[in-house]
Amino acid sequence: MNDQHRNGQNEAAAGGRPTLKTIAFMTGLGVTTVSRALKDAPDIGEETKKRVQLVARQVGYRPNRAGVRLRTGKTNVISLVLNTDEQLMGFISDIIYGVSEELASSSYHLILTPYSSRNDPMDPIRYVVETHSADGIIISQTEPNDPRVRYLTEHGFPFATHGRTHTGIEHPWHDFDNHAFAMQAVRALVAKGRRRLALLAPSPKLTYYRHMSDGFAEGVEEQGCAAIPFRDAWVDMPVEQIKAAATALLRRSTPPDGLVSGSGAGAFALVAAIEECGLQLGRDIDIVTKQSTPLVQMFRPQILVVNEDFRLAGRELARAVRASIDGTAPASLQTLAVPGGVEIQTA
Amino acid sequence: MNDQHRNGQNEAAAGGRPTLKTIAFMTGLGVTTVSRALKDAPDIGEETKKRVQLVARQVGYRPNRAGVRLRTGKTNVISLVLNTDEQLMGFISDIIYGVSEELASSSYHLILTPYSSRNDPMDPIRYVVETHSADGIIISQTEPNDPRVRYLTEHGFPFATHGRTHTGIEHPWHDFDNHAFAMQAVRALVAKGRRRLALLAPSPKLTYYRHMSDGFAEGVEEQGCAAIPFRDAWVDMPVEQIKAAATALLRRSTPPDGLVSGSGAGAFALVAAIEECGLQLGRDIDIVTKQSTPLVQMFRPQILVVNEDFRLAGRELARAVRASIDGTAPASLQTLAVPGGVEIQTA
DNA sequence: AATGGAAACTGTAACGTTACAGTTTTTGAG
DNA sequence: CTCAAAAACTGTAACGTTACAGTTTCCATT
Repeated sequence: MNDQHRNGQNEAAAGGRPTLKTIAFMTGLGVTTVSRALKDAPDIGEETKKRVQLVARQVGYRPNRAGVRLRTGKTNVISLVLNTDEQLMGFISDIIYGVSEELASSSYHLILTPYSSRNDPMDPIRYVVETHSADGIIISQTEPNDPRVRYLTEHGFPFATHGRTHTGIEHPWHDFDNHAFAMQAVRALVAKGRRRLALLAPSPKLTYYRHMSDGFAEGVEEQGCAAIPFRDAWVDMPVEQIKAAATALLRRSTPPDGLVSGSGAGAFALVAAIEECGLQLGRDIDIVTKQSTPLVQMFRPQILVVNEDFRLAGRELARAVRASIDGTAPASLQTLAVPGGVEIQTA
Repeated sequence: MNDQHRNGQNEAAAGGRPTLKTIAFMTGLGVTTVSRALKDAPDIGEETKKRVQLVARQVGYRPNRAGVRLRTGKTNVISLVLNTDEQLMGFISDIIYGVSEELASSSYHLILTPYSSRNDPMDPIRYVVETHSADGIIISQTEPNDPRVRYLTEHGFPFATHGRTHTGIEHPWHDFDNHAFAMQAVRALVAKGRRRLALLAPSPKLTYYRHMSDGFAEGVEEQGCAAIPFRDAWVDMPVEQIKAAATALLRRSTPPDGLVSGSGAGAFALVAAIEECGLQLGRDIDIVTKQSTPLVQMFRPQILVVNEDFRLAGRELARAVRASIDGTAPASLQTLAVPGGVEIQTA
């Protein structure tokens, strides 16, 4: 048995990846001491710490994640839960990049947990919690009364949502101020002389539908202009359908002369519809749209844009879950991105 | 000691997540037997297997990943290595979704390993291999003489690349036939009466630059038309820069009358440049572009498109790494997506 | 009745880590 | 010089799994 022990030490020192045992053998210390020295524990001598840390760096020691995870239960993983049905949700990659950026300097890995609308959105959440396959979860497509938020809160599982809820639960979130966006949009259109405005809103089941609709209504009220209902299209529909609905809207007896688009992709559909109806952007009608990449704007300089930074959203969400895992109170992990105002291209 | 053992069993049976010990306690069998019964080992009785599997299902047993990983070294993770500097690389999300789709029915989790061009692209690869944080790697942005492919092959680490290499190494890959795409594009433009063609190609450092350029050259040769060099812009530049370069190209004394775009985003820049120059798409000039979402086409129906399915790419890549992990020979894990031909919108 | 062997099952140890409960050494107060 | 206590360090066990080397049971053969 003693023999096996020594054998083990030799093996560790010789081949493969260094472990605590390797460093213990090299420094002549016990495995426990090495472990504690590397975490800067108070009951280890200063010189010993220095020595251990030096050797660890020299041999390129990296803690074995499986070992840590098995012993402590900490996975060092954050799960981003995504609906993979979405078409052309190009901004998702920006959120992912933002999250990655923020996690790069930490010990966390980013894992993607996909789900399809064909299944219960709760499935991936339950899976992560039940198998404890991550230390925290990031949720997108947040709904006003999101059951995932309830479930995670009840289970005391750290998470952050992209978008707020109306659950009355204090939880970590990051959101873009869509209320302010819509108001800014209405004001900009009115400043351009537009009086009959329509909004291409998000899907009514998502929280930010309310925010944007309310902001729009409030803007219209404030500016004393008319709101033309545009209820048969949402930003997350296929663009062809949006275009068709917008074309129908523009051919009504009292068409809008100002449009607000809740997404960059939606703006393409609106522009296409406008031009198909023989109207000219900037002369007959104006659009204010959110954009995350400068595609639309480069294409039709007349379009008015408000930038939404999804990388920032990703970073903020990652920061929030991380802090939540570390025990920070939810109330202080809520951030709202304020739109920078309507941009007019001066080309 | 015996006491502690029994205590352990009780705890397992009572609270928390079920383990092999829980099932062993419930069935009255040994932990080893349960483990082997669940993997359908030949030396376990049929009735016992049934019984164990029934109980396992009843209690919702899921093997603890950390335990398996620590014992066997198998991580059940596949790493997708991504360059996070890319702007508007919207198709990345489709690749991710494709990979997710394919992995959903397996035991694999998808982990994202990001890197920035500011660092060595080898860093994330070395990290994954050295810490064995995944069982396989998926690489994008493949280069002709990609050092990552060499490194992974030398280390016998399973991987698959999006795009081929010219390393002479037989490795798993999935690629879109950009040679065929470019030839189809040239033929379609010539069929429209265009004779002076220019290509907006990928970055010269990527493998598919050669494929597309060669296909374009071959098409031009075959059709006996002229190739106008367009060497100061690549598809992965910011769209504004592409637009500027394209505008300059169109204002030369001998401008092209047919354009081929290697990416959907590039097509927007080309259309913008064309219209800024007062030209009309379909009358003065034509474009053939790759597209992955129907944005451009809906917008300018005159544009000619060839569809590239990135979800398919993701699925194929996931299948390839998976098979590679299972020991399948690389030569049989190479798939080429053939472009479906140039589509003309008949609206 | 003895024996060989197949079938079915099990205990032990180990993967790498850390919590816990020590043990040894040093220091300082009396 | 004694002794208490602080400082520095260590061994053991356990997290959940599986490879390996048994052990027991039972049946067919001689």
